[in-house]
Amino acid sequence: MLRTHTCGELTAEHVGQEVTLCGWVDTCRDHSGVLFVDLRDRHGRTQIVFGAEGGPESRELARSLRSEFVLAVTGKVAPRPEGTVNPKLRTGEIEVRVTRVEVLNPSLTPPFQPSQRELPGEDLRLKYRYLDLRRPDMQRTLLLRHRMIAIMRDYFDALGFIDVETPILGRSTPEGARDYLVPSRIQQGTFYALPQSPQLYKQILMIAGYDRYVQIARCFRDEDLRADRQPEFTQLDLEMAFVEMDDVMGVIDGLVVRLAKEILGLDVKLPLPRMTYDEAMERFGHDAPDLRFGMELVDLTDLARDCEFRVFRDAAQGGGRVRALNAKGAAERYSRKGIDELTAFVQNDFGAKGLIWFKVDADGKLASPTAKNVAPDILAAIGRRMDAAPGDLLLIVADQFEITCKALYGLRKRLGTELKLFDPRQVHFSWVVEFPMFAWDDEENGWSAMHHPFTSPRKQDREMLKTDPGACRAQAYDLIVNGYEAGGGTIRIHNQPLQQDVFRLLGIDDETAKNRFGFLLDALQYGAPPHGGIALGIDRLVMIFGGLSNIRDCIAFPKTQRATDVMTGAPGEVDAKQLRELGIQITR
RNA sequence: GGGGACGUAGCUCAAUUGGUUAGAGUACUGGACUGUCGAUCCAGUGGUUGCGGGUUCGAGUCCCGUCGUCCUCGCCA
Repeated sequence: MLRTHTCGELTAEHVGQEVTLCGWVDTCRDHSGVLFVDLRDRHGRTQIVFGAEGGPESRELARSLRSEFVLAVTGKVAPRPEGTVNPKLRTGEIEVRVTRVEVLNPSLTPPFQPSQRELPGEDLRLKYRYLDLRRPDMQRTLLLRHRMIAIMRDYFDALGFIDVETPILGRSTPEGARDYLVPSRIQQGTFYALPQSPQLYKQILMIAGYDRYVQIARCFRDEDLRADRQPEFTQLDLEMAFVEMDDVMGVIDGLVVRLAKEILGLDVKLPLPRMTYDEAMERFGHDAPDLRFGMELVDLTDLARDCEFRVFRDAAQGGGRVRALNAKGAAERYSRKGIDELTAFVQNDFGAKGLIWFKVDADGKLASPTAKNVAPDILAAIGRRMDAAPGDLLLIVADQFEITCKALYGLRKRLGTELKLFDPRQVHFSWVVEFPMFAWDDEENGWSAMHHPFTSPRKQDREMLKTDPGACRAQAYDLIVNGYEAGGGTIRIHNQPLQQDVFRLLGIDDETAKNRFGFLLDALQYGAPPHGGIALGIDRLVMIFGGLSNIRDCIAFPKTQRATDVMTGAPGEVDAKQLRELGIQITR
């Protein structure tokens, strides 16, 4: 080792020892006769002093030191003189009086300094990611990520789970997200697909008898990016045989309790709150509601049905819904212009026809330009149902059910943030269960799987597969944290005829099924045990636990929104020779 | 694919809404200083205002296109 200690560990008890530290020059403070350098590594910072001890040569050398030079310094640990202790530094009680210094490597002047206050633009941070990763914030996050993964590995090992690796080069499957494809050289014209998840492999492992599987698995989905979505991401993937929903959820409950305790010092009470998909859509308009605050949706459809106000009546009588939320005490906060912005928001982002609003005046009456169109008794009834109090702002959307969900979910999320309705440090866990098996796809004019095609319906819903697929509920469960879907799982289908029925319902004919999933259909006939599992999004969990609003900040080398890596330049062009070997011609 | 924000010195930002020579902090360079720790003080270097076109007597500012970063809708079994 080139060093005896790290830059974060020397304290008063080391005084008198001769030590050697290695690290980067964080800052220099030159006082002519004495020169201070803060030496930084990922463990901390230590003040090193170039004074009389090192002689004039080392002081001369010290004068030439610049930001981010890499040094090895040797000297005695000394207590800092009276009054110069730095309480902000873990090593602030001591300093190292340098007797020997070696520049292990100089540095160009960095485009930004890891210790600088203002965060540089993200493109620059990503281009010089090695400098960005030197920042203590990034180091804290990556350490957090490491600790969370270490806890997961330990937890599942103790429960008897076996870590099995599954292929990255797989085959493309229909449905789901767009695949990342890898061309085959040996069989030109054919392609591997990078896994969207190890779903089928882990089911095969259950059939193979490895009744508790776990993997930290990299997954790939070629879809557009978001603040909480990367094209390649990491899942904690697990599967269990001979289980029911509660068994899988119970395992995750235990993990959540442990992570919350060990990482955040929080005592999470079990059982976690649990609601059905239908309930979540009714109360919050979304299947991953943020339960850190209330402001639940209120249904006004029955009141609107016979209302003379056409916007209400048309929606209610036309099969749509009239739903609302009450932003308590927010009437002052949103001016006419502010409400116009909210209106434009629900129109542009969610396709709502409009936004109806009332401010509750001092008498408790609903006031707005719309009020004259609605009979006073209905206004009063709306006010009662919405628990309206003076100063409240009532926001109402009259539209198709799906639109009211999206628009009011969007409003609730936005207002929750703008009105600071929750403590951003809070972490709230819950389950949403019993998702529909299928969603009607207008484009495809058919049913599509809400979760994935291997999801088992509830036992009591099996008959409805043929009669009313839309009413079928799945043995599915999503872990929700602060309004993010942190994970999702299901009990899988383990018998072949049922699997085939579901494929048919999804419009996957027998031949296609055999072609794409033949191995699974075969395997199901060789003694497949009942099984189920779940996958948690590790990046998202780290993001939430780290109090970050952006998934890139908890990934060492993330992609930009256009799915590029600005440091390496990926994706990049390849040689003509490589393309020839693959039998690929660029037509663009 | 749609909507929006941003792009000015190495970095973070400003520029009185179209008006003289584009500024500040920081970084950088040189100097001063024996106890600093966001060191301080003095001096200095540093600009294709992302790129291309247009309008105008005049464009960082307005218009069109384009590139890039971010947010978002669609998309994400």
